[in-house]
Amino acid sequence: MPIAQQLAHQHTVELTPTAPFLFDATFHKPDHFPSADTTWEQGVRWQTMRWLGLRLGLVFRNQGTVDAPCLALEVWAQEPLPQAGRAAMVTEIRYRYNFDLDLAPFQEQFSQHPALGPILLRWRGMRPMHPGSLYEYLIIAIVLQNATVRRSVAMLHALFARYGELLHFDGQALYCFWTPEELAATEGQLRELKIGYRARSVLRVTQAFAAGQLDEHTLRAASYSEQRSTLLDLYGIGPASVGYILADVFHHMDEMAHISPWEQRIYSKLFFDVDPDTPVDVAELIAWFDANFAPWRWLAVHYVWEDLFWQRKNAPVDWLERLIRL
DNA sequence: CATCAGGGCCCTG
DNA sequence: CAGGGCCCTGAT
Repeated sequence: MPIAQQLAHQHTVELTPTAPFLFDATFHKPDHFPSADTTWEQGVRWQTMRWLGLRLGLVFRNQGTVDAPCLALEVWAQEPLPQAGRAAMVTEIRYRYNFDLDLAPFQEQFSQHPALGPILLRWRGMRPMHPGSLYEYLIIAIVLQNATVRRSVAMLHALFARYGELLHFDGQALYCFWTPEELAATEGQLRELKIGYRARSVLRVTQAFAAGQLDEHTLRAASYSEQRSTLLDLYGIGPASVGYILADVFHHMDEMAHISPWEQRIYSKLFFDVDPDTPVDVAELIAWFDANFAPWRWLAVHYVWEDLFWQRKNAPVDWLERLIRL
């Protein structure tokens, strides 16, 4: 069992994302399943982070506005961070949270768009991001596969409880991820966590990282097609998972190579207002996104999608409820 | 109770 | 390149 760690506050850094920056819609995605390494309330996000072998607790506090963004980042840890590591950590966080995304051309292209314009105005400054490492995203992608949300939550929690570590900081108790090197498990041991056939995927992906078969920072600098093929080479990682990763981790805002059946139904209703039970062909959907949203297909759909799920957070959206399996 | 499909992917033919 | 199988679970 993991040992709970009490972290002490180390220091606070000021962060300034590019404007416009919308704190809450960037730091909280109502469509994401709740995972025990993070929590959010308006203006604040708590997040654990595995970095340079350290287990960190991060607290982001909004101290700015959309047009003059400013965040205070509290770093909690057991040991003081070396001074040199601090700057590198800020660089890493800027990357992961997509703080340097230039939204101006996107805003300009779609501000007058009949459907997208008003949504863009409502969520101006929102951006996709992923707070964790590529490895950590892959684990999440694996537990998402072929499961209801409820079950994905249970699987990730079981993994955290067995291989992660519970960190206490700023009044929160959140799990921190394990590293590939730390997960010395057999397929059978993983199966005990009731993750089923995904045990093999978790194991093989973990081994690939531990063996140095791929490296996140190297991959960031690689071409889109190289990133895609490297990810697809991982056992248990297919087109659906890769699509999310290319957008959320590698920030490809025009990603739209794959649409899975459940998304196809929701897109059909959202963009064509047709019965989700007789959805628009995937090829037709992609062609339409091409014609209307390129070269920002992912980002445009992200805005519409998040807008929908924020609505749902406030009040159930009748047609949507049966299309998402909780 | 039994059956089935799921917020995919692998493997086979 | 189409289709069956896979861990489990909740829905029917």
